[in-house]
Amino acid sequence: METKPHPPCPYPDVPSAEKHAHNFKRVRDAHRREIVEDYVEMIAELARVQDDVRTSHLAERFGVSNATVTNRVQRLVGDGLIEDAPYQPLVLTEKGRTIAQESRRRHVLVRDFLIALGVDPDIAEADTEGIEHHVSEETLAAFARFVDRGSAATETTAI
Amino acid sequence: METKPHPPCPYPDVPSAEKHAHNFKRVRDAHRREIVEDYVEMIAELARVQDDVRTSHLAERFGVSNATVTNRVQRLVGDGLIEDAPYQPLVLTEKGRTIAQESRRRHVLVRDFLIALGVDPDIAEADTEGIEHHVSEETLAAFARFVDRGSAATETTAI
DNA sequence: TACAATATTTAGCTTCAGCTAAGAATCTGA
DNA sequence: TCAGATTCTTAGCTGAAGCTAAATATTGTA
Repeated sequence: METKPHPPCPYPDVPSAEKHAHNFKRVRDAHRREIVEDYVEMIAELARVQDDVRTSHLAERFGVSNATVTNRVQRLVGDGLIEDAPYQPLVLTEKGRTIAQESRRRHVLVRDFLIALGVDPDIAEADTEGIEHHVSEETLAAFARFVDRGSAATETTAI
Repeated sequence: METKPHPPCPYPDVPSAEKHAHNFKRVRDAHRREIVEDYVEMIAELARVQDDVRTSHLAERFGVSNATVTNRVQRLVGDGLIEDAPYQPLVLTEKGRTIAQESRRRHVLVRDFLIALGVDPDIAEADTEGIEHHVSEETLAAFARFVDRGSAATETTAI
């Protein structure tokens, strides 16, 4: 865990107030998008491996109550990401599928990057869940470069 | 880092419901800690470069209203992280300083890692704000290894 | 010293994500 | 087929994080 011989104090410059405020606003925005992305991503994910996706399945996967899922799902229906059909399996709209694919892309890339870096696959999967919503396209590109560089040598993949 | 050669589709296995639920709970826990860590980290950070740290300074830095900061600060006073003194500058308690140092350590490590990976320093700083609360110790250690490996060659540092 | 300007806090509102408990719909098997 | 079990939704609550507007403190200066 040693780093370069940096100056006596471990603190470089403080960002300007404007940059700080901008960065924190970005984080708050990401938090607002997070549930939406998690839900459509999970629906798409489960749809790959089972016939029906039900609110109860999401409740189990997210570790929350059925009522909570129903409420969130109703919002997503309102946003036009899930088709409206009470008591029926959850089906993504075209728009929902698009967001799910984009989220999935980020998820897989972040996870594969962490694994390529030497992180245990289970831990990589866990950390990815929190990280994926906060990684810019630029950083994602840097992750991709690193994974590509490594895969010249070894064939990676996991979880 | 080797695992089975998975099928053609870009999707490896789906985690078990238990793992999924556990991971999402971890993310929700991290979100709850996030404001606490951001506040004490910011107070410590500003205290390095200016005489007084005021609620108005935090409001400016976080891009929120003064009233919001006052409310959050009162909670942190209740948690024993900030000394109680209305209308006075904000001062961390011993406990608050400990959390601030730990948060700062993660922040600096994540940021330096992204920079070492080739991400633009401003973007690294922005992404770090969202990422830092979601990185496990294991992943942090992998980041540190990578930075150390690189710093044998180049002298990095930034923002 | 007292008044105006500035800084901080309080009051009261909104939205969001979670919960439990109870009611409504669906499914299943005797 | 219909009764019981299961699943899903509704109703109504809590707590967190944000807001604006109004009240209160502090500070600086005439």
